[in-house]
Amino acid sequence: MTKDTWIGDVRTGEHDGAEVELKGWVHRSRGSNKIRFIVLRDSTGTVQCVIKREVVGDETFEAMKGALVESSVILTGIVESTEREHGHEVQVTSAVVVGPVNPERPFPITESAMAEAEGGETEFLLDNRHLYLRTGRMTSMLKMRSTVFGAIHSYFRDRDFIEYQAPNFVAGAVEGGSTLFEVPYFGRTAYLTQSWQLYAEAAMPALERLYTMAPSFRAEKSRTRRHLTEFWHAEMEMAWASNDDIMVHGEGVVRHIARSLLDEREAELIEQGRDLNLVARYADSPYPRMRYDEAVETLQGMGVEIEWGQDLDYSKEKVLTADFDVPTFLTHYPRIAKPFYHRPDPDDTKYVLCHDLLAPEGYGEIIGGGERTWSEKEILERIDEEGTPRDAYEFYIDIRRYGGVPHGGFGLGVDRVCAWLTGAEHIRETIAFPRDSRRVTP
RNA sequence: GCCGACAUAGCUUAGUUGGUGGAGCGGUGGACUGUUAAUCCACAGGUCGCAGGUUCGAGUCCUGCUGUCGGCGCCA
Repeated sequence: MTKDTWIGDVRTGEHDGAEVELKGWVHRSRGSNKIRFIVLRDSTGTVQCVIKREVVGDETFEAMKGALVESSVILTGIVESTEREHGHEVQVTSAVVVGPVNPERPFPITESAMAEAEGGETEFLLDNRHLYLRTGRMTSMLKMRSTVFGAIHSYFRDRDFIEYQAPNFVAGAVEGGSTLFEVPYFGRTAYLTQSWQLYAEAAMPALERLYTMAPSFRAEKSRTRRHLTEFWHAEMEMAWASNDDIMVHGEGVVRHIARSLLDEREAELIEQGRDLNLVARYADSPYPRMRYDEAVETLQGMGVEIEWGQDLDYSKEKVLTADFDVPTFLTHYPRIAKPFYHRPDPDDTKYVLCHDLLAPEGYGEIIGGGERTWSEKEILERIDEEGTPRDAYEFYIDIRRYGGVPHGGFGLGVDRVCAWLTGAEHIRETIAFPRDSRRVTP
């Protein structure tokens, strides 16, 4: 039961004049008593198939008439090049319904359900996500997502990074601690990981250049177009590297993703209404860097109320990035605004050697990273300064006790990058089954 | 944790100062030999989210609850 003819190839004219067997799903169906038009869909596209009663006979004709939207069918026929709007049609000679659709429960995702949902994110469509996946909008989004994942793997593998996996059950926090999901663990409490970073640092002296793509979990009740509770995190860690060295790869991987989308998914980008010139600009332009102090001054100059030492929340990021036309790195945040693992700048220890990459068009932070506090003396200082108990981080401190070296890394929000580059209205559009604080189904 | 909206048929929705809920899509039956969201005729389909209250009378007004959506903080 294999399949060897794809609708995408029919559409390019590859099978013109030949007999083909097409396996797929009824996308639309219309017609009269003598002729029926079935727009057939498979994973590669749609094509109109013409079924005539006088050709296929009464029994097949009636069966096809009863094949409702999303019935699975096998159609055999001759591919014909035509002047009509589809370019290529299939003149059907025989047809069979494989999986019928019960008229008492017709396919619920109708034109009207799609029409009003610009971003495709109505409650109804979210409840019926398992069926919504097969619509054109989700299909092309999932293909672009696949390209993004592939691009991240190829970027790092082409540069001799080793893919390395960390556990998803963990004992402690990376960031803060308030956003951990608790999981019962044989009478104890475990947590779902928020980041691969601490485990990556443990492997850094072994592998030196490593990366991963894995889910991270954050129990934030965030209700925004940028947040999921389960999101895909692309992270890298690199030995013998400074903040600047890390940023080079952050810029590199993001530009490589944008370029890959243009090369592999131009049709899908256009289908989603994305301006290709914008994506090309993100692929081709260097990303500027701005120190935190400069960002604060800029904001103060714009009349925004902000004091030195405050972290930049989204309302401020949004004002700041409104005029940016390419992603921009913000570097050198005040030490008091960042967690202990960020290394203080030896030139001025009020700051830490870190960076955030802010995407334009209001998509917010897509990368957070920097140089790690790497000597035993400094890490103990910073842990104490935060008032964090040392014993929770013994293994992390150990890494510094045995041949610590300068190193760093970053984490990239893959779903956020998908949303931004495809121009999605909401991060939920970029993942098959989105998880947020109010939704774990379907 | 905080702020703001919304809930009517499978879907998208109309519903006026409170007076027995309409339409389009989808479904079913019929007509039609080239349709493009096909068209035309007919039919079926509703505990107006739930629970109270006001009223002669509530989809409509009030209270509570539930669910959903949008946003803030936090972050990728």
